[in-house]
Amino acid sequence: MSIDDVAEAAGVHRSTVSRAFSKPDAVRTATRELVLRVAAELGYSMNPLAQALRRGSSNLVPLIVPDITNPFFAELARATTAAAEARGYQLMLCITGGETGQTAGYLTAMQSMYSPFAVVAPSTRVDLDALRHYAFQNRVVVIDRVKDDPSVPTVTVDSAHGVDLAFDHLLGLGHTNIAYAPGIVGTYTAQDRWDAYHHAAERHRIAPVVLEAAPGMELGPGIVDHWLQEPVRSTAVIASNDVIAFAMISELGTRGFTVPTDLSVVGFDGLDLGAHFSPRLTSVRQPITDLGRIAIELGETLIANGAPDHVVLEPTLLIRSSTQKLHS
Amino acid sequence: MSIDDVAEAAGVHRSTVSRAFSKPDAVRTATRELVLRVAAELGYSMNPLAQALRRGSSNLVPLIVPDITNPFFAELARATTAAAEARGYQLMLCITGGETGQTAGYLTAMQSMYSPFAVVAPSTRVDLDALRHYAFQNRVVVIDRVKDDPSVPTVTVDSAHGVDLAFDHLLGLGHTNIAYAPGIVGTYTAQDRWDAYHHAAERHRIAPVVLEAAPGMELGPGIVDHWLQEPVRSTAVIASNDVIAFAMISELGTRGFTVPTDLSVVGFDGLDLGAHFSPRLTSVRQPITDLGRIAIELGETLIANGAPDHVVLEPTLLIRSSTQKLHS
DNA sequence: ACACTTTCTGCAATCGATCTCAGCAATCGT
DNA sequence: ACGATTGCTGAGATCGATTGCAGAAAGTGT
Repeated sequence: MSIDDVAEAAGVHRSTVSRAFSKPDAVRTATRELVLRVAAELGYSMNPLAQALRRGSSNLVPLIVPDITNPFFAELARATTAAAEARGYQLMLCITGGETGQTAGYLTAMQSMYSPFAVVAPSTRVDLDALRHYAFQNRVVVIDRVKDDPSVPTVTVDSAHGVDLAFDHLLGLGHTNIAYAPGIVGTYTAQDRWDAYHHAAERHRIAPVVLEAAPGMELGPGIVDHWLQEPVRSTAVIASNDVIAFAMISELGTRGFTVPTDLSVVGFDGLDLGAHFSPRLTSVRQPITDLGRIAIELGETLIANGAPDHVVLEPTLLIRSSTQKLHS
Repeated sequence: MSIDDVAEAAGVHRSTVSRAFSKPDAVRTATRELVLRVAAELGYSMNPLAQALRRGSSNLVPLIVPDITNPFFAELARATTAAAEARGYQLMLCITGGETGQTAGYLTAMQSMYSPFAVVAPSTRVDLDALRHYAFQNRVVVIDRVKDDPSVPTVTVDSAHGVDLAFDHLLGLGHTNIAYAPGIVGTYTAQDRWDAYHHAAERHRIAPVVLEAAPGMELGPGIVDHWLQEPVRSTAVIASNDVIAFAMISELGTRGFTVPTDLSVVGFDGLDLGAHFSPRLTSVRQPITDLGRIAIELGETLIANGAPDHVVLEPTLLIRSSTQKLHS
């Protein structure tokens, strides 16, 4: 079922059918209505990709994420999809599992469908670097910082400020032994969080304690092990993201500890899911909706002006029930 | 950068370049190596969509889901992506927000990229029905049952059996007041679960109690409200999915109740996330990995034989810590 | 009624690849 | 050494659309 079938059925030329759909004013009203009616009868609709091939542009925008089972990416995907849709794009989510090869594959696929631009969410740094090998390179928006290449537009959340927010909150609650539980490091934002924790600790003259899982161990149990064997046990911990906080709290529960009674926990992400956790998770909230929307906007200005912007968003603190005053 | 550029640079014809890539045996070794080398130097790679246009087929498979922030769909997406990748497909995840219009848009987009078939995960029934309007209709795999149309291949989990598993587990723990907390009904599997609960209740001569949230209320608080105002409070509840169980347990916690002490909760999905919940969630485990893999396999046999299969998978019970023996 | 605009519509090239068909060269058999 | 077979490569149509250009139809003024 192609444009020629419709043209024949309507007794007009291909071009007329094309115009009837793509630039309605260029064709007489009577003709247009005829064409559209015939097309409807035949159940015909234009082939977006044939259009893209000819026009050299489409409305398909890829969003490339490493792991959709991390609710952060899921919420990001939802937000970005909504923003894309609002602007007339169709968003295609590509899951790479963090593999550079996959990323490359999806990127070339999308490039071949003449995507106006692509959005890449934090994977590892090297993965980000790999972007440069693609012709797409100058039409990629990255959700994270990118080192040494101001030509790539980026949108990030000020992780350092987020960590400070968490720190101040815990300090205000009377905690002085505040540990940090990093996840897997690999992005610049993860590094920022790590650095920010150390700076904050130094500034407040607190000995930094980084709770890492022993190699080969699962994150939750590993972190809790580490916490237990510290000479002086921290009374509060800042997790580098909500999922780690979940895992940690769960593991604490199975070992008979209670949050926040035995340990105050602050997450980082501010996922909706955290509001349905038990206890409800206090967390540094990333403005995920804005992240998604701005990523799309950056893409648009990029193709319009060619001007790569760098937007930094401010996080806020979402105080729920996983932190409490230090008892005595 | 097109095939003609490479052809010119290598001093051969388009067709030769095409063959060098697509059917290496059909071209002399020396020529092939020349072409490939030149292509590599130019950083050229084939345009998958131009190929698709000509060949009438591509390796792009859409997976259409209503809501990626539901971890069930996230895990399903991961599993399906992995299965697709293993068979040489690229999977593009499309998020519809449950809107039929979106579904239609993505479906036509993917159809125009000559996807061999599409996979649709449970949305509402009406949405599923809408599929028939697309030419794609005969190349869609649905993850759910489909009424009245055996020509659509499907893969499902035996929900009724899952509910029985949960029921028996709770019965074995001494519970006799077993309620059911449905989510939003709209798919056949959700309906199956609902029906199965009532059948099981009847079979065991237990008065069925369906804990629904009052309209306009959030699910967690609404369900807990309902639970509290029952004349005789259930001691156990089966949630229609894990997310509802999470919300419910969280809400119970903020109201001072403890799971499983005050109420045993069984989820439905068996999400990985449930293992990191607090308490670790007992749940009917859907074999999500198999679901994804089989969906892809069904698609393959569909385009090969044209034979639509209907696979039903058996759930298992994942006993963790959100259920316990009825005290006294 | 005629010349002159202004709309509309048709023609044909084009986007980036594939693939059938035909031509040419090299190899083979005798 | 000559006809036949085989192996490579080139020419050109094709997939489903868009678009500049030119010609036909309709509308305008006098």
